[in-house]
Order: sequence, then C-alpha cells, then structure tokens
Amino acid sequence: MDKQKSIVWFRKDLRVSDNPALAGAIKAGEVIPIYIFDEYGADYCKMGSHARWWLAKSLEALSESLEGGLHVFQGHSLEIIENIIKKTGATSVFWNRCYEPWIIKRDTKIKKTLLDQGINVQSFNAYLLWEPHEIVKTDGTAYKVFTPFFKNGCLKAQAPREIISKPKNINFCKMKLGISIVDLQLIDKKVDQRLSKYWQPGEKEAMKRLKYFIKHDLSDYKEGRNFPAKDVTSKLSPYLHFGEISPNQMWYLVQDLGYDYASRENIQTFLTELGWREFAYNVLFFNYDMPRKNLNKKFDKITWKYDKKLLQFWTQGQTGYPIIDAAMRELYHTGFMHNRMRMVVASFLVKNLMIHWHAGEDWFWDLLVDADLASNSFNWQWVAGCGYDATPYFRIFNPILQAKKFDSRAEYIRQWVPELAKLSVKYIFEPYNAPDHILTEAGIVLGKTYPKPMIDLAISSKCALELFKQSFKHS
DNA sequence: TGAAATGTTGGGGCG
DNA sequence: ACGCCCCAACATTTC
Repeated sequence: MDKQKSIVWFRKDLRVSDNPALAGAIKAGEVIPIYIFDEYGADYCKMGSHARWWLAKSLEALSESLEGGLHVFQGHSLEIIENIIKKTGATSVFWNRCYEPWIIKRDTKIKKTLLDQGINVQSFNAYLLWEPHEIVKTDGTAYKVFTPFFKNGCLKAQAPREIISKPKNINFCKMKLGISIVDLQLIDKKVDQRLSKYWQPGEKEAMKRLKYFIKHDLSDYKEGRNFPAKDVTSKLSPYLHFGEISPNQMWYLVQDLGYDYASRENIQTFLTELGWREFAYNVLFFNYDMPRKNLNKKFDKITWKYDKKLLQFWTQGQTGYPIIDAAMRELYHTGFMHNRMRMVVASFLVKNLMIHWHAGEDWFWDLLVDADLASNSFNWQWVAGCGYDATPYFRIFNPILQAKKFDSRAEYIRQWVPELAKLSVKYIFEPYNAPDHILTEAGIVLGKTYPKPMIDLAISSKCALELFKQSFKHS
C-alpha cells in the first residue's frame, strides 16, 4: 500500500524543532520538504542584499538537517506546488503561516485553490506567540498602546503554544525535484566577505546562542542592553526572523528559568522585548499599509527634505558625529546594529536631517540581517513619532550625550571609527572641538581623514521642532 | 527608551 | 552670629 505523501512548505520557519507543519506532515506519512523563492507581489518588500545572504546560508543549514532532502524552487508558489503534486501524487500540503500582508493575500488564495482541488491543506502558527486577530480589546477593536496590549491582551489570553520536540525519524520521499540553493543566486560575493566574519546562520547556532545568552548575558540584560560595547543582547533577531528559532522556544526557555541565572526584572525585560515583536505584528495585521503610510495622519503634512547628499552622509557613516558613524558602519559591515544605536541614528535622520523615515526604513531593509517587515516599519514609525505608542515628536536624541552616556569609554566608537581611535575620551565624542595640536597628534585632519559635522545639532533640532509644530497647527 | 530651560534649595564663603 | 551671594545639585516644566 502506498504511503500518503505530504508537502511541507518551508517559508519563515527554517527549523526542524518546534515546527508544527513538519510535525503534522511526519504524522501523515512520507514527507516532501520544499522551499520556494517567490517574490511575486512582494513589491517594495523584496528581500535586501544582506537578508538574501542569510536566507541562502539558512537554507543550506536546513537542508543538512533534513538529510539533504530539501527541494528548492523559484517562481510562482501556487504553480510550483501544483506541479509537485502532479509529479509526486502528494495529497496534503502543510505550512506555517507568515504574517506579511502580501503573503497573507497570496496564501489565502493558494489555500482556497488547493482545497478546491481536494488537497488537504493545513496551516499553523509557528511564528508568533499569539495570533494577531485574537489579541484585541474587549470592544473588538485593535490595541494602540503597548502596555495594555501586552498585559491585558497577551498575558491574559491563552498561554503560547507549547514547544514541539525535534522529530526523530522522518520518512522522506526520495524523488529528485527542483533546483539547487546556489541556483537561487542569493549571495553577493562582497556581502559574503563581510557577513561570514560575523554570523553563522542556522537552527543549531540559534539554540547555541540562546543558551549562551541565558548563561552569560541575561543577568545583566535590563541595564547592560543599553551599552553597545557590552554585547549582552541576544542577537537572536535574524534567527527569529527566518524562523531558525521560534518565539515559543525563547519564551519558554527563558520564562522557565529559576532566578539563579537572572533576576525577575532581567527575565521580564527580555520577554517584554518579544512582546514588542508581537505588538509590531499585531499593528501590521490591522494596518496593512504600515510599511508605507503614517499611522498618525497628522504627519502626512510634514514637508521632508529629499536631499540625496544628506542621506548619503548618513548611510555611509560620514556625518561627522562619531557615534552615528560608528553605528552606521556597524550596520554596513555586520548587517546588524545595536538597538539603542538604531534609535539614535533614526532620530538623527528624521529629526535632525528632516529626512522621511521611509529612507531610513529602506536602508535598514537592505542591510539588516534581521530586516523584518513588521518590526522595521513599526519601529521607524515609533522613532518618527507617527506610530502607535510612539515617541513624541519633540523627543530628540543628542548623539553626543547619547555617546557619552552609553559609550562613555568610546569603545564602540573606536571599534567602528578607527580613524578617531587615538583621541582620548575628552575629545573623541566631539572631534571638531579638539584643539589643533591634539588632532594632529592623533593623526586626524578634519574634513579629510574624518568629516566635519554635516549639520549643527542645536540649530537642526530647533528647526525640526518648529517644523513639526507648524505642520500640526494646520491639521 | 530625551534634552534644554527654568525653578528651587541648601551649604559654604565672606564681609 | 548674621545676612548675603554664589552655585552646585536636584526638581519641574517645556518642547
């Protein structure tokens, strides 16, 4: 008797453990694991260069975990799945849901089409702790403020799904299908040279990192996470984005710790960060245009500067403000930026340079290995002030103060802006205020080896305040 | 998850 | 000893 064959369609769940779709297919019989690189309909959210690198590496790791059994394709998802069904006689398709609006739209159609053809289709939640549509206020409308969303919404709802353990024996369908990962041409050589120094994608590495973080860094998380040179953040965001680890695995592993490893505050702070991720997806679910439209329409009237040169100073890490340049260069070289630094550089772009948050969002989208549609757009709106529960328009970071407060020994600056490394902490935060002989001794020629400040902080933030106030007055 | 401007307080120097 | 001033330290307000 022929065994039932099931397709497992991997997407943003590139792991074997705690994978409900895979578990479902294994139970049903023979498994055909597939990945489809499909960006039809992605429009402005096609993957960035650094994310593509990560995806390729992650697919390689997944394929290895599946004994080389991952079948890779490129093209229209529905057409490809229908073809595989024809070739293999598969009777079921399992997948874990994605929550990007364009994917929801696509998958809804695919599900309906396949069901109409008599195929058994099952989708699961393996990406979020709580389904967005289930966390709403008692009057049925969506939350707009984080604290009640998390405390009254999430924490009082049903507990997140329990972790599914790693499957022992998988019965693979042995047919040869699809193309190789290399054929997807996801990796740019120069990107590979940069990122492979810093990252090892994959499910195994993700769990290793989580355990390392819990053991070494969680006990200092609440305070330490503000200091970019300390490196006590988990750096799990790219793994989480590609589903190499599930939020459930993180949630339960951290929540079930005794307070030996870390105090209640540290644990709670970390879990709350997972809560912000949930909130970003929840807000996106109820606002499909969050990536492109101000949630607060009052901001529609603001006239932004569309100055390519100004933007370029920012993207290239040549603003003349060391902490900003350090952060922007960290992003370019590693595909990652420390969280506090993300806030600082974003505030500078939007509130000092008066450049639209879309420009920052796009740059981050291309370079972050954790580039995530919900988190990225949600957080840019948060900084710009037009998001839900956002920072108020008048809250403007001063990059010099931020540097002195959170990188007081200038370790982070020296790492990423080596041309300033010889300056002492007295001058390194504001090299343009250093006496000439100090600069000469440090081998610095302002305007040549390191740029002069591209704008005046006090003037630009005053102008921004005035502009915001004026714009809001008329609406 | 801000920073600057402004207001208040209190200890010490000094005539 | 007393009042006056200065100013750091802290608190409050404002954007």
